[in-house]
Amino acid sequence: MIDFKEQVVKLIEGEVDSLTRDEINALIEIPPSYDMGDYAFPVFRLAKTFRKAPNIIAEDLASKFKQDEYFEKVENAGPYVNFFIDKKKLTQTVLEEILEEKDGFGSSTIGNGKKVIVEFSSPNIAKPFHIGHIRTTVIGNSLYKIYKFLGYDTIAINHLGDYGTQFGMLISAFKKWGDREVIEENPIKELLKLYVRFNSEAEEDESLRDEARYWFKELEDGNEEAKELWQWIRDISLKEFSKVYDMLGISFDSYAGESFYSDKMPAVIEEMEKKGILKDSEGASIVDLDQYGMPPALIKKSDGSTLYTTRDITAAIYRKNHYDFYKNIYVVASQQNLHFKAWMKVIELMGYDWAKDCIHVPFGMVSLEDGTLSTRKGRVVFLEDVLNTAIENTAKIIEDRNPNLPNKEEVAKQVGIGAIIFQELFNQRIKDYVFNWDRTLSFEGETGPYCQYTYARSNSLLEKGGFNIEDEYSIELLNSEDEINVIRLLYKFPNVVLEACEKNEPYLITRHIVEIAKSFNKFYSSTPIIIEDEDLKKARLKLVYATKTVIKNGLGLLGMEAPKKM
RNA sequence: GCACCUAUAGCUCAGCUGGAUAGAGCAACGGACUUCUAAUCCGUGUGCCAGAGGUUCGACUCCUCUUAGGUGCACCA
Repeated sequence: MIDFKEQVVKLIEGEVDSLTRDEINALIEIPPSYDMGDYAFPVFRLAKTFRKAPNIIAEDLASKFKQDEYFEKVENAGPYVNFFIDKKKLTQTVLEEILEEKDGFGSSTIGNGKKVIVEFSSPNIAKPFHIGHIRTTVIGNSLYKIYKFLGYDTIAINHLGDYGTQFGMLISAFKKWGDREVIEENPIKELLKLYVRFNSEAEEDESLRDEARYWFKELEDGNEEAKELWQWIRDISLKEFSKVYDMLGISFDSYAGESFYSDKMPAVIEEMEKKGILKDSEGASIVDLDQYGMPPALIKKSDGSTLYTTRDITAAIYRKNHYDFYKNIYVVASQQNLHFKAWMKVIELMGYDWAKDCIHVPFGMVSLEDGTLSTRKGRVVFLEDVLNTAIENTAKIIEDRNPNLPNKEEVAKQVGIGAIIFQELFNQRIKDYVFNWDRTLSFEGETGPYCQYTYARSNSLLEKGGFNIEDEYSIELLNSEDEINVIRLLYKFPNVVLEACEKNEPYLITRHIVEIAKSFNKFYSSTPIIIEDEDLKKARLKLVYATKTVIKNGLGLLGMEAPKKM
């Protein structure tokens, strides 16, 4: 595709010696509205070197670019030189590219040969998968897809919370009150009951905590009974989680969770000792991070057992050795900012320069209207319930508006779940939000269903209009404002994907798809497409095809499906 | 107490790494389906951009301070 911005840089570069190519590139901006041009170059920076008023400089500069093959118009508006892209060239380059690349439009090879690990979701075994887990799960999955789309060799890791003292509690509780059959029937719920009961009884009876610690130690030391129980709990929990993952269409390349690293930690601790960064403090082993303004990283407890810091460090080292990653990404809540900062510092202190390739991608908190989520206090919304409610809600809407739709259940799933995913990826990651059923189930305006609806509409047009991708078309027939506005947005899509990747921010893609859908719907309502005039019809259908292709690609990067009819 | 994050329209949020009149959706009101899917489209308003300084030709954007809210600060994860 033609890089028009690059052409602007070239033109200016030819006339201005005082700025480097990169400086020019950085100065170029996009005017507030299309009727001011597609690109603008503000000349303020040149005022001193040219010793002229900005307006004059802009005027002089603009006059030199009057004739250009890429821009139909270059003119100054005060201190700005505004560039208007040649619409025919734009249309041609965009449509050609999309028609050729199809579902690969926006993809790239920049990541070829580079491995990127995305760790996300990582629920705790034996605990419910609730609305609080949706963020890491959906954001992580989207990042995974984005990196993959850009050519990276991408690995999705579900770092299951399948180890730690809590397992001591579970084993202990199961041995006291557990019943395998009851648990098998409703694993998470029953295991949670045990966990809650154990915790409340432990408030009365301190010795229970010792018992839990004892069982965790047994587990770590390889006690057969403990291991068997642990394995069983892990299996049935994972089976439950898989239900949600299946609904969301998410899969992982690895489920190596905390337990996976348990036997790999001693060597890492030894390595730290050898490198002399480990210190004794109150019977525990720490890495002092005082000079970096951080509390110490606790590596080993005074009873000799390990902590999650130790596990994360061990996991990172393992991953470097095993995968030789280019980037190692952690999609984990912002509450853990300090934890990640600390253990990554430890990696650096161990002399690993790849510490900089470990990236924590934080996100804000989800809370409920009556406070923070709390499984034990019953303040919890199960993710499965949210998804199912969204599906039911969608089914009702379909029944109401399009009762003859074939495949109703399937579409209700795609749209209902899509709505949840879309909403999750609509804003910057860092924002906190309060979960609210009404908002979650609202399907009007800038929502997932809106984009999917637009996609379905365009498919229906292609079908009814007898679209054939081989048909010739005349690009100059696509010249209305509404048509060009759609094309401008399609043109930007690949850059949006790149930016979303650089910033690890899927919402940039979400927003861009909405923009495309909006401008397409405007075009749709203003312009008849299936018409007598065959040439015009063919040209417009090409645009429809291009749009639906880009929407589909975009939704795919968010982890959403796009039904052909809805 | 210290550190980090957030603050933009009634609500939920964008704002292209400092530029031209601060924008969307929702909500409210009014219009558009004998015509390609009305989950759509078109109109109508609203802002001391939390506050005060500073840097700059230019600040919602960068710096400092203040205020409000959130989060985190070693044997849980």
